Amino acid sequence: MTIKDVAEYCGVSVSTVSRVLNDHPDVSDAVRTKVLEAIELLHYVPNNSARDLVRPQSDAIGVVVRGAENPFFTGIIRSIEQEVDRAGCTMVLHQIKTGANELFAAASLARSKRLRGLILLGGRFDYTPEQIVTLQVPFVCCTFTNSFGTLDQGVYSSVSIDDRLEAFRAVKYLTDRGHQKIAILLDSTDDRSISELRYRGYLEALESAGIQPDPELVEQTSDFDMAAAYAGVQRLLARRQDFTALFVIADSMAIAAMKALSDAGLRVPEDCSVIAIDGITMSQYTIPTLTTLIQPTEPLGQQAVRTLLDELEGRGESRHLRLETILRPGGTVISLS
Amino acid sequence: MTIKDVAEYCGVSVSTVSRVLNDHPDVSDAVRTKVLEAIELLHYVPNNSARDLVRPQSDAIGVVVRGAENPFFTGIIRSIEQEVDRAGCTMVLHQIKTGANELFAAASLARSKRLRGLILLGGRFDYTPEQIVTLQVPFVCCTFTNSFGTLDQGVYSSVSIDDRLEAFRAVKYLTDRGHQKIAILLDSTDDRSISELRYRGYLEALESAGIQPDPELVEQTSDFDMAAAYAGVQRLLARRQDFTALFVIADSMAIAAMKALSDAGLRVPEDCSVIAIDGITMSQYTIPTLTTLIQPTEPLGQQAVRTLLDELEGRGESRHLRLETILRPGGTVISLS
DNA sequence: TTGAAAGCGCTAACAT
DNA sequence: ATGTTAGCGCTTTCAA
Repeated sequence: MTIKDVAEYCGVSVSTVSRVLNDHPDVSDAVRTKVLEAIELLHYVPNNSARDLVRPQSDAIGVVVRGAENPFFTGIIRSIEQEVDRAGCTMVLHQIKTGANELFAAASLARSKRLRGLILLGGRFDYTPEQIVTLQVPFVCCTFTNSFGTLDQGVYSSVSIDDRLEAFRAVKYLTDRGHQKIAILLDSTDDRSISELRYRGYLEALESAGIQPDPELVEQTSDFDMAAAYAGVQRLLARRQDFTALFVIADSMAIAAMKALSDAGLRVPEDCSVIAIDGITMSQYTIPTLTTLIQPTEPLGQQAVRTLLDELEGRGESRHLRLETILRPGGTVISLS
Repeated sequence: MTIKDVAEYCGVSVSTVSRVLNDHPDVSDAVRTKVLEAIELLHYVPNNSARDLVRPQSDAIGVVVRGAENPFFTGIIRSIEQEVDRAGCTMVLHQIKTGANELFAAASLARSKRLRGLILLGGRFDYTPEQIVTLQVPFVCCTFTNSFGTLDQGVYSSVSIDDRLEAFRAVKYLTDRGHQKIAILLDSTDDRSISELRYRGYLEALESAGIQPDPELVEQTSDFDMAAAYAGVQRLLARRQDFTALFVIADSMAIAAMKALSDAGLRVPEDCSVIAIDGITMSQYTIPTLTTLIQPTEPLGQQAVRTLLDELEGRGESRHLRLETILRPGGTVISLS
């Protein structure tokens, strides 16, 4: 079933069918109706490969997600998809493992699918100009930015929260409530990624509260998943029990951490307060509700798409948006004073 | 950067480059090496649209997911992707809303991407032969089967658990422990979908235990999400407080249900036992750990892909596989005796 | 072992 | 307003 079949069925030429398909004006109403009916009747669906092949550029926006097992991303992806659809474009999703090289994946995707632009979700922060040139299409980093790389601000866009600052706020929320011995659970302190930034915010908050950081209260997990987070807290507890609060860099990890605390006989928040960053749906249903800084999922995805489209259509330069989180005071933090 | 550029750069014809690209035998080692180097050097990536256009059929397997917000699916999708990759094929993922028509979406996808076959995840159970013909490629239903439709078993395959039976097991687990007043939280009792099947299993378990079903203990949510589940339990509690156990048809809904119980001052399991079906990662980290029947995520996805590939390559007829869940005794069910 | 050329389904210039 | 046609990048006969 091709455009040719539809054309023959209607007794018109393929170009006429093509015009109808692409909403071109120069078609008489009678013919348009007839073609539309035939399309319906014959269950004709255009072959996208053929369209993409011939069009100067496709309508495809690529989204490369690193670590899609993180439930935090699913909301953003949905909001990206919505916004992409609204713009009449197609979203091409590509999920890669946390360890994989998203730039390579993105470059392959961009070329093989002739993407107009790219949105990178949950990537690293240390791109170099040499790596970037392989991409060849405009891209925007969503939920992260190039804090550690040597990239010129002008060559790309980003939409994210200020991870360092928000981590600072989270930990300050604890110190403001009298906590002094504050442990942190993170992925890695030197992965040039979100984990490292949030770790810095943690250190700065301690410093600004006049608290000496204690390396023994820093626990790094082997992986970004719940099992690793659970094990991490177990190691932490085996070493030290004297902290009154725990800052976890992500909600999903925090939920596993609370379980580990509970299994060790510690009550949250009476024995240990917990605060995190992200605001995934699930964190609202823990008992007690997790105190967390909620990332503006919807706007994050929406702005990422708009920024990209603006750039694509020459409506604007590259931008770097920093959105703010909203604190949800749950029941996992108590005041010591 | 096209195949032509590579050919010119190497001083060979495009067909030779194409042969190298597709691992055809008839290429001298010298030429093969030269071409491979050029590809590397020029950062050449084949244009998939062009490939798909010309190949008799693509290597793409479509996966249509209805209700991707359900965390239970993410594991299956991952396992499907793995298995598809292993077979040297490409997975094309398409997510649609719970309310959407997955058959229509699947048909469009199949044609526009020239799919070899389809895997449907989380669909309905009442397809008719007329709807099926629009699909035109082999398909397998994963996590569900056509219990309510008029489809001939031979025209499609399915890989799922026996929802009715597993629900029966879950509720029997409660009656075996002395529970008589057992409430159920589900999506809908007549949506011709998983919810309805599990509801039947619930009724049968009650009957086999000699318990009279009580319509007031049946609570239907307005939507398949956590907020709706929470609200559902609130309505249930406003009506009745005398049930000693609650069967929830999905883990994610059960987690929200437990929160609602807790917020109403009821303790799980002392005041109300809870059991569910699914076995999502998160349910392991609730406090206490959710007692649930774990679906074999990995095999479910794997078998779905293998079944499809076997059919595609003529290695087998359509099959209908029923896998079994594994009970994880958590801490949310107590014995009344 | 290699090259020339046809054609996949579609769009868009150009012609009518 | 409609038809004719070139060509997008690639694979695959067929010929050499």
